[in-house]
Parts: sequence; structure tokens; C-alpha cells
Amino acid sequence: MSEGVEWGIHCCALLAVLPDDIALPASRLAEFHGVPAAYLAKHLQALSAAGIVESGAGRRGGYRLARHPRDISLLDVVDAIDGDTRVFRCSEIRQRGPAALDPSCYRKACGIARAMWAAEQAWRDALAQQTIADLLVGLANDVPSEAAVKAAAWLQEVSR
Amino acid sequence: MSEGVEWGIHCCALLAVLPDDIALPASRLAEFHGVPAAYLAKHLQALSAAGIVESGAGRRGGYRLARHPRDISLLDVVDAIDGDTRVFRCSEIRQRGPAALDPSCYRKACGIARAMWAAEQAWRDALAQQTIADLLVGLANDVPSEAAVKAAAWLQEVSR
DNA sequence: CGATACTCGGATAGGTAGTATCCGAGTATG
DNA sequence: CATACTCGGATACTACCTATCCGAGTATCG
Repeated sequence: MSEGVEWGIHCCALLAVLPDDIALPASRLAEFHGVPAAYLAKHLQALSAAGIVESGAGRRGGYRLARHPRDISLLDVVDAIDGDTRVFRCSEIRQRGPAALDPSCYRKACGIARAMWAAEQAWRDALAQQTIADLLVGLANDVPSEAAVKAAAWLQEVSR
Repeated sequence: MSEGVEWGIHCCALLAVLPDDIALPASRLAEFHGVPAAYLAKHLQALSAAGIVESGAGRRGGYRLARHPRDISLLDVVDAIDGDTRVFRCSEIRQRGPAALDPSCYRKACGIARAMWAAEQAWRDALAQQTIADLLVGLANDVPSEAAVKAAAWLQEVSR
């Protein structure tokens, strides 16, 4: 899994706690998370294309959430950044080799692929149930509130 | 996910329906599935190292299952070939940037990582529940029995 | 008992996707 | 209207997956 997924989720979590009328540029998001700005920008593009964040240009531009945190699931972010292609790819090798039959005999998907895809669906279901809003309450409890204070101070700093 | 996972599962399924005293060399397994022999050999090494298949050298050597098909799960094969490392890697970016606190404050794992890992566990659980033996009954029902006849004929051919 | 032909196992190149970066088009501001 | 700042796509670099080969070892056959 691409590292950008982790960055994207953290960015959404940060944007979720910002006032609605504040947008953060990619450079600020990168600074806050300590990651390369140029590369993070690429992933933010993907989030923007997927309709998860909104982008504004110009002097006071930047990124903000396009939807309520409750309406953004982890699956949305994963699909936006890593693509929504299936992880397991069936190359239909049962149709190759000396025991192969006419292609018309293989109407149902390969049982191996079905089992792999079912497991993958369980993974996607779990991700779909967890939203950015759910994460926020957990994150706040895991770390001393001092972190929120420092974050707010930094936000004041860069907003000046 | 590596393509070798698909090959490994198909190989286990084929070995599972062979008589116990028959071993198939990597070259025959590759021929049956229509895949590159040299590359399949590499994945069979991984299955052997994981104790899923047994290898025998010499004139009548080859691979056979090391355990009963009921005792080989899809997760075993996936871990053997793709490695058992977590798909989502947490780089602890919450400890970086201007809002970072002392490392001792982060005793619990990051909530984002916990959510991602929980979903991953659901995926692993689903794979662990499905065994090679479970697959065999499905595969037999999906395809006309003619395939089994052709497979048996081919086996006779190469065993001569 | 020895030669032989066949097997696995690890070490060695190539290709594709992810990683990292840059500069130009466009916009809200002053 | 000039300007400074933003996003967006096009461009190199890197690591993993893909693909291959040859040597060590063994059961067989004469």
C-alpha cells in the first residue's frame, strides 16, 4: 500500500478540525506533518479529483474538506489515492495448459478469485464503516490535549 | 499483490488432488498452468520454506503437499509468498511537525494505524477461514468434469 | 558400486509501479 | 491593473516485482 494513503488520512483529519472558512495550502499541510511538500501535493490532487477535498487558488487558497467528516470514510481515501482496482488479479490460468476447456465453459468466476475477492470485500467493508469523524474522537483521547494546543498555536502562526 | 500468490494457490490445489505418493516437479506444474517455469520455481521455494509443500530431489523428485489440504489456508499461502508484513505501514507522522510532543506521550498506537490494521485483520481472518480443501469442492462444481478427465490424462502422460 | 540424468536452491539481470521533484496556468488580493 | 500566491500536470529517479540462469545434491539405472 502506498505511503500516500497515510498522509492523505492525516491531512483529512487535520482539515476536519479547522474552521470552515479556513483553507490550508499543500505546503502548510506538508510542513505540519513533516513530509515532502512536492510529493504530498500529488496525493492532494488525487483527493481533489475524488471530491474529498476542495481546492482554491490564489492568495487565500488551499485545501478544505469537500464533505462533512462523517461522510468521508477511510475507504474513500484509500480508493482515491491507491486507486479502486482489486488487489488480487485473476489471470484465469485455469483456462491455460493441457486441461483447458472451451472458454464458454468458464461462466462463473474462478473459485480462487471469488475467495480472495470475498476477503478483500471484508477489508473494504471495515474501511467503509470507519469515517474521519470516528477517527477524531479516538485521536483526541490517545494524546494529551497539549498537542491540540500546539496545533492551534501553529495554525495562528501561519494564518497571520 | 504479487501474481505469484495466484500461482501458488493453483499449485496447491493441483497437488491436493494428486495421489499421495506422486510428486510434481516445478517444470510440470508450470506446464500445467501455462506459466514461466523458472519464475514459478522461485515461488515454490517460498512455499517450501514455509512448510506448505515438501520438496524431493532426484529422478522422481518434485513437490507435494506437506500438510492435509484442510490444514492449509489461503492466508498461509499469501504470507508465504508475499510475506507476512502488514500492508499498511505507520510512519508515526503524528510525532513529526510543529505539534509533536515528547515521544513518551505516544504510548498507544496511532488511531489511524489501528483502524487500518483492524480492517487488515478482517481480511486476514477471511483468508484464514478458507482452506485448500474448501476450494476443491467449489472448483469441481464450477467447471464440467471433462476438465478433471483431461487433467488425469495429462498426469498419466507425464508420469510415463 | 559408479555414472548419469534429473531435481531443487540461491544468486543474477530487466521492467514496471511507486517515489520525489519541478515549472507553467490560473486566481484572489492589494 | 500588477502581483504574489495557489493548484495542476509533466518530468526524472528508485525500489520492488518479474524473469532467468547456473551450480549443489540425490534417486535411479546399468
